[in-house]
Amino acid sequence: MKNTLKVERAILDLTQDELAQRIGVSRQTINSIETNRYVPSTVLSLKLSAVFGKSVNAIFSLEEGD
Amino acid sequence: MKNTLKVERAILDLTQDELAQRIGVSRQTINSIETNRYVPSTVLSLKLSAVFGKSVNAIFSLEEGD
DNA sequence: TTATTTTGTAAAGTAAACTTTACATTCTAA
DNA sequence: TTAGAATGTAAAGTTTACTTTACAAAATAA
Repeated sequence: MKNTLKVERAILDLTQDELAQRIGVSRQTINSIETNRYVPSTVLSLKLSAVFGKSVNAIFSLEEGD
Repeated sequence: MKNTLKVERAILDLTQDELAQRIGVSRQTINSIETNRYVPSTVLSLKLSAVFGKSVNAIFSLEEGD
């Protein structure tokens, strides 16, 4: 699964740490999602969706092998 | 987090088992999501989104306490 | 360049997703 | 009413999300 977190974060000019705080997770969690080290829960992706004002489907998308 | 799985499943006339097979998870996984016993991964919710032809945000939504 | 901020990643621990097996209950069809 | 299908749930095991702590590398600002 790929994601556009880095771009969305740039649009809002947020650091990984600032985004993490807004959502209530650790900075490493954001970093790990951004670098595809793990897949977030749906609750987490809905929170990211809310922060960025975009749908989960606009932020995350399936890839070969998912 | 709440979800509309039961309704979407009814629209497509799918059993929990049939839905599970389409997505590649166990029947218990679908049942557990439907009965709010756990939160699916974003990969799983994207697959449900694809099967139902609706956005993740249309199927899942945050509640108080999420 | 030097200091500071941001990012990447690792390790160890906890919590939760997801599996298989299994069984009881509920629903539906004959 | 009886049989079979669908659903709910539980237990035990595996995998993975997510935490905290910690440190190095990269980017940015002075």
